Amino acid sequence: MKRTNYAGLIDETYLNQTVTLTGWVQKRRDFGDLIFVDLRDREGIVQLTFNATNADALAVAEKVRSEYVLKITGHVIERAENQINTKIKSGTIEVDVTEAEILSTSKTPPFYIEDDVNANEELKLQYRYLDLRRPEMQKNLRIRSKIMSSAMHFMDTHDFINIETPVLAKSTPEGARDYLVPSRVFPGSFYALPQSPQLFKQLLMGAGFDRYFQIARAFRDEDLRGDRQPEFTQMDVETSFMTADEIRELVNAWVKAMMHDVVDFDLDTAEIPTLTWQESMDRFGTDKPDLRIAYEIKDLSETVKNSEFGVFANAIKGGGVVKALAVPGGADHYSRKDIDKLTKYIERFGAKGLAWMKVAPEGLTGPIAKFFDDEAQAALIASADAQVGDLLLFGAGRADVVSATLDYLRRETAKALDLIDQTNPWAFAWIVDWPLFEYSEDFDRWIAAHHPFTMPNEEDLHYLNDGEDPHKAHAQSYDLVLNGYELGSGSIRIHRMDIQEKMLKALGFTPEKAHEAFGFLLEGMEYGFPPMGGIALGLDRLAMLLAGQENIREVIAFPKNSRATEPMTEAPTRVEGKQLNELGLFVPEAE
RNA sequence: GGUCGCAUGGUCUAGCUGGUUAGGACGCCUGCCUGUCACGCAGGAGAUCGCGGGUUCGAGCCCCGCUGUGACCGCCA
Repeated sequence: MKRTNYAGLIDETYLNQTVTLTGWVQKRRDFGDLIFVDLRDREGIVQLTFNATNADALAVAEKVRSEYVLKITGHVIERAENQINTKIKSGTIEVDVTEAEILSTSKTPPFYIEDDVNANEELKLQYRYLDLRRPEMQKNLRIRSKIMSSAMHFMDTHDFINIETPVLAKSTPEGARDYLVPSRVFPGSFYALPQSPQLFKQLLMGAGFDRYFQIARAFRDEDLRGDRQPEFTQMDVETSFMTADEIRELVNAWVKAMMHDVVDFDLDTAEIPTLTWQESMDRFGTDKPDLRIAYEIKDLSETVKNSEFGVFANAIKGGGVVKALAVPGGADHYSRKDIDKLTKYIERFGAKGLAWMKVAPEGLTGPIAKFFDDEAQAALIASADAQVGDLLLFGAGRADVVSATLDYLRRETAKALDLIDQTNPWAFAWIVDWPLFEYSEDFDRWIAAHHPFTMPNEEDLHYLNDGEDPHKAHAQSYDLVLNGYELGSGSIRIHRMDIQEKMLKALGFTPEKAHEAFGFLLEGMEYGFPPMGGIALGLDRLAMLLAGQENIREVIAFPKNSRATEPMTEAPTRVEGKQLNELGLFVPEAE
């Protein structure tokens, strides 16, 4: 069975030709002895006409329904003058069918196969193969494919070697929870699915490959978000003998090529700002700022430290900060009720409340304005860089809680007031000079901010020496951010055994424990590892952004829902006792 | 581990203070329709109101529990 063409590609150039087409019935319009059928394939839609001249074909057309699969043969004819439809691509022609055959019948689909379908997300995931028929889903996955092609081409033409690393790997501490795979031949032992090919790429540099990449799958057992899946795809890159700046230039070059290849956008990478981690946290409250939003967080701690408003004064006395966000035009947009909703929402960041005021021509209004005399009000307005008409939102307390709260409020208010700059659709940024460590309250100890193999800044190396405070060190690390999402994270890695041992010690590893977990890497470093660095770029998230989607599931063929279950296959499921026995595993009966 | 929201024919929904044969749109079925491309006209079928318990003379609506689900915090090499 052959088709001569894709249905959606039939246009004027095929006039007076006989074509054979296959595809799905999008729509059927029955006029008695005249029937129209819109035939759809991955390239688009063409209109078929059936009439009494071909009685057998017409009889087939009488039977078809939505999503039936058809094969037809017919002549491409011109539409009559008054029949031309300029709204569709093939509006000047139609196919007059002479032969028709139903290849598959179909039940009525649970939702209509079209764009902007208003069906429940779970239903769409359950019938994902139908959801994927929708033109926008086809477009999304084609964008994803283009990104990967662009990456492959760029890397190939820049002397990178595509090397696969193991998927059945060793579990190592730090990082997210592993997905474990039990070994059948070594009962009681487990592989871990890799969270990243981190150690392997360092070993490949040790092997002398100099330029490695792969489009790798990674697996992390963590609760999902709108931009996160338990299995995901990243472009994993490692280089030898390159500085952090050189690696970032390389990534800029790929980003420029990719934006051209995929969305036909001429990106000027010289315009991509570089922010230090500290600057990003100070100005935006986050290490992944959305730079399409103009207004920023202002530190008012100095301005209000002697304030009569106890919440502010006490916050500072307790070692915290007071910061504010001036939302342009927010005074009119937000009612007391709206602000109460925001107040309720930010509880989840640890905020105890939301102090706010509006900027009126005569001064500040709102529940806490009475604590500030005219002079104090003027100082507030100046410090917050506020204008008449703005809504002032304050954070007071621990710096991390204030940052998280105001970051959220900045994004949320920008979205609500349509203050995201649409003329700057692709707001890239580099975030550099990260702290080497961050404190984990869960573990009650310092952990690596990126990963345990990150090289400190040259001038901070001394902090790893005995008697110094390692937690003051900053790292040769860099994140690439786009529109408020982290696209990628990279760093210069430690290539020397002595520095690595100090780093692990600072993380609380004993030499024994360090060798147990990372012995193969540490031993490798004793055999002349080169200076090295790289980055891993999340391609799912990139595809989500370039496709204009707000959830990462829209660019993955068969994603998991927010509880990491897959409604179509219902994975994960129980397995048979025999399978468990072979692995030396026992699972008690539930309840 | 935690917070907030949601659950009504196949799909999307209406159903404000408890009292309706649970309404509408789309879809589906039947008949008619030679120019539609969101076709049209006439007629028809279709809902355990997620599940269990409670309050009440009476529950889609109120209360409790469970289940499913969305977003998020914690978590994220």
